[in-house]
Amino acid sequence: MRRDIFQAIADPTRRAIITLIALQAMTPNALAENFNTTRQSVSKHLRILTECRLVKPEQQGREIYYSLDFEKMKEIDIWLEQLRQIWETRFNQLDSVLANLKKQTK
Amino acid sequence: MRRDIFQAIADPTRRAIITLIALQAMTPNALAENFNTTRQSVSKHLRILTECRLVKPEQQGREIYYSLDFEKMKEIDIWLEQLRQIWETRFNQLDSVLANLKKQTK
DNA sequence: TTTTTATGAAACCATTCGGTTGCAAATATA
DNA sequence: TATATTTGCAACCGAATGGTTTCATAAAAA
Repeated sequence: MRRDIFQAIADPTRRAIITLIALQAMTPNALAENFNTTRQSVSKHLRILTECRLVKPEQQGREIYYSLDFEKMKEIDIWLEQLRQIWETRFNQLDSVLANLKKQTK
Repeated sequence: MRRDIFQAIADPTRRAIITLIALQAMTPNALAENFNTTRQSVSKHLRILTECRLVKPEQQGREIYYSLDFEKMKEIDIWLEQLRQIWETRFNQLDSVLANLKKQTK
């Protein structure tokens, strides 16, 4: 069972859940009212989001409020930034690759 | 067939392909040599990446070089930025929500 | 106490996904 | 021309995914 942040945000309903609870913590029932799906379906999405630590449950009586852990979202930023650096320095790196090839074929 | 950028980057092999061709355009065969999978499997991943415009094929003789369209990656940035703004202003927005509730219950 | 409400979990189902195998088309090479 | 190479595509398969239905548990309300 792969359970990483990239797989978590692949589903449009889960992205919508993330957007909603970014504004304020919400219960599964309250969330479900915003989508054309059942509470159980939302509950399953919340489980996936919780398992990869994007979301944090907090029990209050018989209700459970789910809130976003925005720090976790930064893992996506990190991957993008890493890629951006490769992209921006690719000509230099290509130069060194070509230089190595030249040396080897001598 | 959902084919958006979020679904595209959900698969770890596709993320690795993106990282490799960020450095330089590559053929399916050359890419496949870097993974423990077949050329056909890489080919299917490339098709998915091409369909959501993350990757651009360029025919050269009988070879096809795939390159990254980094501009497309910025769609992820846009979503993250939008979310960041919601996150950072959530207390203000919560205030206005609560103000509205107060007005309605008067 | 009895009933209602909020929730998670398990079982099931149709669809999608990632991978492999086999084949056909197009280009390069002998 | 005959052969080898590079590639995409279709068919198939097992596993994962998203959704629904049903049930059990715990807390609040009547």
